[in-house]
Amino acid sequence: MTGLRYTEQMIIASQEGTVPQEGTVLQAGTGPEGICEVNCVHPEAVAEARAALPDGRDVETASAFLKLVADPTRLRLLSALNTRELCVCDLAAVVGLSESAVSHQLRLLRAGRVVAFRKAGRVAYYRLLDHHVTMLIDSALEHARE
Amino acid sequence: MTGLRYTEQMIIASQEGTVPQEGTVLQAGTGPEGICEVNCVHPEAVAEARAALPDGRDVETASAFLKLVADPTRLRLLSALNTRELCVCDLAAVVGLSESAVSHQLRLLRAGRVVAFRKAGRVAYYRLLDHHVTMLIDSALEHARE
DNA sequence: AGTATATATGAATGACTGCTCAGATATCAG
DNA sequence: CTGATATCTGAGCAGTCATTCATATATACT
Repeated sequence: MTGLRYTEQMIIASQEGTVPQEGTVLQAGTGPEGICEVNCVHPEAVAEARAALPDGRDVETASAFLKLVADPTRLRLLSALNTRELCVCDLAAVVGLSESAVSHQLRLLRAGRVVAFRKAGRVAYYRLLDHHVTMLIDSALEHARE
Repeated sequence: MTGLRYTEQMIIASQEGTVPQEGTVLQAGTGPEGICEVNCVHPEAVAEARAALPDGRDVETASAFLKLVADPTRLRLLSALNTRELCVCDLAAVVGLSESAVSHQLRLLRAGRVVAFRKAGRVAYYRLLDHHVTMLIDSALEHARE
């Protein structure tokens, strides 16, 4: 346990009924997965939180999804689509943006499976893909109004 | 109505039982608020969506809140805090990041009223502020696992 | 007092991203 | 076919942001 200096955290850990175990201590160094600089850590707490930590891919997926909704322009677009189906031109008019900009955003939203669209001739009508999105938008906006 | 060319959308609009009304048509030009390039818009649809559009400040607030949760690093931090209260050192160990980086992120989360903290001596213990955050994290991760 | 430690913060940098502009594709009207 | 229109897309620029490094503050121990 070179480089480890336990002072206070051992006391706290033992107060919590758990003695720090060497096996659970994360190693300092350059490991690609278990990297961690060790000094003041509560090993028991870290181990518990680590165990409950969601899969890396899921975090990335959830993050990507939330990022799509988090942008103010896209949130406005989605709010508009929350009321009814709309074409690109309408969306541009509603949010006061160029049609090109709207199209770019819709492309992202489509790739992220947030919106769906149907084509009637030259006109593309967009709508929210499922009501998960609707719920998220509503709850986020409600949270904002508090 | 200079510059307006209605072709198909009048038909669609009338199919939906509503005739486009000139009064609701948005004006082209350089107005600071009601800017909109008019060409293929369905005036009725735009008016309806515009009316239902949430307040600009609320959109901005909700967007800022979602942005805080949308970042993968912060989402990991929040997931860790979702299990239990943790200090900065522990959080750094859990997500495998420098304590400085974690502190910077926690600062943002604190400013956005997403997390709260208590200080015990030198150690700062962070926790999620309310269960709105907990619910959002869980639902976003569940959405990702589908 | 002085030293060590836990966290906070300012500056700098590299990466990402949203918009504009120009051009491409596709569909409709004549 | 030709011209007009609705949407899409690639390149480039400007603004944002997450990390690192160095340093500052604050608390505990001796």
